[in-house]
Amino acid sequence: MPEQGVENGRRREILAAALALAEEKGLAALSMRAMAARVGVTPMALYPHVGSKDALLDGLVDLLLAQLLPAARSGGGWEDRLRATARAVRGLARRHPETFRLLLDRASVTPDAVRLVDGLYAALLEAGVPPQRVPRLERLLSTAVLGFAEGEVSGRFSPSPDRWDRGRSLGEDAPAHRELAEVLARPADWDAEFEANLDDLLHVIRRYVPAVG
Amino acid sequence: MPEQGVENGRRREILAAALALAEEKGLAALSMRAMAARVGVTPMALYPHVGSKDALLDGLVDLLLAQLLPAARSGGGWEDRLRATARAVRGLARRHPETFRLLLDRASVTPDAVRLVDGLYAALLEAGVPPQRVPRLERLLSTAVLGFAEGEVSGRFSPSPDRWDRGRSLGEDAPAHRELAEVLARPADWDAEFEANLDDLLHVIRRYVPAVG
DNA sequence: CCGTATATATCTACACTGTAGATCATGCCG
DNA sequence: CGGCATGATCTACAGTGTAGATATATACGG
Repeated sequence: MPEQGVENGRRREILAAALALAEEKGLAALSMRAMAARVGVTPMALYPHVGSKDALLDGLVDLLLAQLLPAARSGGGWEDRLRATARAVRGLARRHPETFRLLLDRASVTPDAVRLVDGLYAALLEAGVPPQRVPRLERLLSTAVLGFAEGEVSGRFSPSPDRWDRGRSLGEDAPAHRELAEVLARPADWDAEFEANLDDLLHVIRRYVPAVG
Repeated sequence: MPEQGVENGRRREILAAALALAEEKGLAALSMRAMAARVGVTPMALYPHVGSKDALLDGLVDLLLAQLLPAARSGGGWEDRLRATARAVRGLARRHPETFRLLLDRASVTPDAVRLVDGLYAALLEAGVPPQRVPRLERLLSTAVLGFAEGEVSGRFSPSPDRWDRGRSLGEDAPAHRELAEVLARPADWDAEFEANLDDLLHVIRRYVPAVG
C-alpha cells in the first residue's frame, strides 16, 4: 500500500479531482464512483490513497484550511491580520461554496486548523486582550465569520421568494416585516455587510483591551 | 391520498418518530426504512404523509422552530425578549443536538421561521435601532447564536484530544497555545460563555441606538 | 344490502451509495 | 531468476430514496 498519509502525487490528484467535482456537481454528487471516473480509474483504486470517504473529506478540509494560513500570517498589526483572515475566510467560501460547509461540519483539529487558531490567539493577545478572555473571543469571532460566510454562499440569507414577499403573505402575523418593507426590498450588499460585521466584532474585542497609559 | 400538508394525526406521529429516532441513533441513521419500522409500517406507507425525505426534514425543522416561538413572543422589554429567544435557541440545541443542525442546513422560509425573524425585527426596532440596520443586525445575531449553539452541541468547540495537547504537540508552531496553556487547560463553562456572548452582541446592538434626550 | 370511491398500506424493483475481499499486473531489488 | 511491494481491478453486500403497481379497509350514497 502507498504511504496513505504522505502527500504523494496521486493523492493530491484525487483530492483536486474531488474538490473540482464537488464544486461542479454539488457536494451531494461527490461519490467515490464519480471521482474514480474523473481520475480515470475504478472506485476501489482510490482507497489506498485516501483511506475512506470520510478521510477524503478530511483531506478536502485540509486543502481549504491551507488557503487560509497565509492571511493569518500576513504582516501588519493584529487588527490587519484579523481582518485579512476574516476576508480570506469569506473569499474561500465564495471560491468554494459547495465544500466550504465541510469546515463547519467536520470538527477539524488538523495541524493547520490548530495553526490557524493559534494565529487568531496571537492576534488577540497582541491586541491586549486578557488571556482568560482570548479563547471565548476567538470562538465568537470564528463562529460569526464562518457562519456569515456560509450563510451568504448557501443562500440562507437570501431565500427565494424574498422574505419581503413572505412577510406580505403572512400579513398581520409579520408586522415588523411590513414596517421594514422598504429596507427589505433593497438588494443586500454582502460586501458592505461583511465589513460592518467585522467592524462590530473588532469593537467587541477592543472592549476587553484594558486602557493603557 | 391524505391531505399531505394538513396536520393530520398520522403525520404528527411520523414526525415525532423521526425526531426521536434521529436523536437516539443519530441523524445519519434516520432512514425511511428505520422510521417505518418504528411506526410499525412499511417504508412506502410514509410517503403519502410526508411527501419525501426532504419534505420530512423540512417538517422536522418546523417542529423545532415551533419550540422557539414562545420565547420570541414572551413578555418584557426588547432586551428580555432577545435574551429569552437566544436562550431558547441554545436550549433547543441541547435538547435536540442531532436535529438542530437542520436549522442551519435548510434555508427555512417556513411561516414559523418568518414569524421568528419578525419577532427579532420587532425587538430591534423597539430597541431604537434605525430600520436600515435592523436586517443586518438580525443576521449577525442569529448567525452568532445559532452558530454557537451548534458549535457547542456538535463538539466543534471541544475537540478531543484537547486543543491544549494539540498545541503542545505542535510545539514551536503554536506559540500562542503555549502562552495560553493555563487558560486552555481549564474546562470551559459554556453557560457563562453563552451569556458573555449575549452581552457582547447586545452591546453591539446598543451601539446603533441613537442617544435620546 | 350493495357498489363505489377514497384513503392507507404493501410489494417489487431500480438506480444509487460506501467499501470488504480476492485477484491480477507491473516494476524494482537482490 | 525469485520475492515483494504497489497499484488497479472485479465482484459482491448491505444499505439508501423512491417510482409504480397492487392490495385492503373504511365510509358513503343508492
